[in-house]
Amino acid sequence: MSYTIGQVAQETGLSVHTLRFYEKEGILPPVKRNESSRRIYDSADIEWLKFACCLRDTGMTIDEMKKFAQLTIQGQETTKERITLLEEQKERINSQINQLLNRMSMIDYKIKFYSNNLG
Amino acid sequence: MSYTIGQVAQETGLSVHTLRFYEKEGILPPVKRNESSRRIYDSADIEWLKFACCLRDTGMTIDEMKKFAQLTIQGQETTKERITLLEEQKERINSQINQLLNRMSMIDYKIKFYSNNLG
DNA sequence: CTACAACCTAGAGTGTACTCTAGGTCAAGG
DNA sequence: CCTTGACCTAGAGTACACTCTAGGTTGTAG
Repeated sequence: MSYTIGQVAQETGLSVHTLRFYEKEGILPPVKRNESSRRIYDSADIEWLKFACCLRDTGMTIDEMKKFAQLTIQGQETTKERITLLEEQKERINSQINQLLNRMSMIDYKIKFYSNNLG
Repeated sequence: MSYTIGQVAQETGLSVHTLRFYEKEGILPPVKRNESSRRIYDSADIEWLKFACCLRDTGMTIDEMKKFAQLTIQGQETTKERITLLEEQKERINSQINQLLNRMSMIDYKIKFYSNNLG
């Protein structure tokens, strides 16, 4: 199956603008075009975009996503390097979760303090 | 005890610029000054700043922090409202953690896929 | 055939949260 | 005295990640 940019926007939750922006930035391997230069996305593109969102949402910058995309384009010889990057990303996620849990207990403490003040 | 802006920067990890910025924005109740207009922070200011960082790091915007600060300045009559805001913030943290866990398993899945490709 | 929506490009503009600059004051050490 | 470093203000500049605009093309429905 193939999709227009509008359909991909629907499917991924990214705006049409952002899809073009991501392609220009090299976050997405160049998308195929039809005779009149319109983008034609396939399922692999959509999967890749969803995964890119996953990286972005866990704190990866556009530059890092770009690097990851370039490695993907280079093929199997970079698989190990990509695994390493993903392991690093997992570590970042773990830190984020731990930080959030710490912050959560600070907020709990504050709520308790306020509640005492109240009673 | 009282502290200069430089000491507070050290203690909170915020830059001197950011401390002045936060005050200008109303995130911090106005700080006392000495005869020559220099800021003098006390322990309560530092505690408040640390808590503000906690809110910021869990996704609260400057505008929301400002609102929270304004309520604090208004005194005990706003305690309930502040508790509500903090409960909402806890909910946000919970969503963030859940999202991170989901993203984590997507990344695990990708790593597994890459590893199969490798062997 | 024409209106309309969806698409195209290059490049400008926006929002958020800082971060820095210029030009000046102040207090302590040599 | 004079230099040095920490401080002051107002306001300009930056980084990031979009987001939008202007001006134009394409293709389908009425």
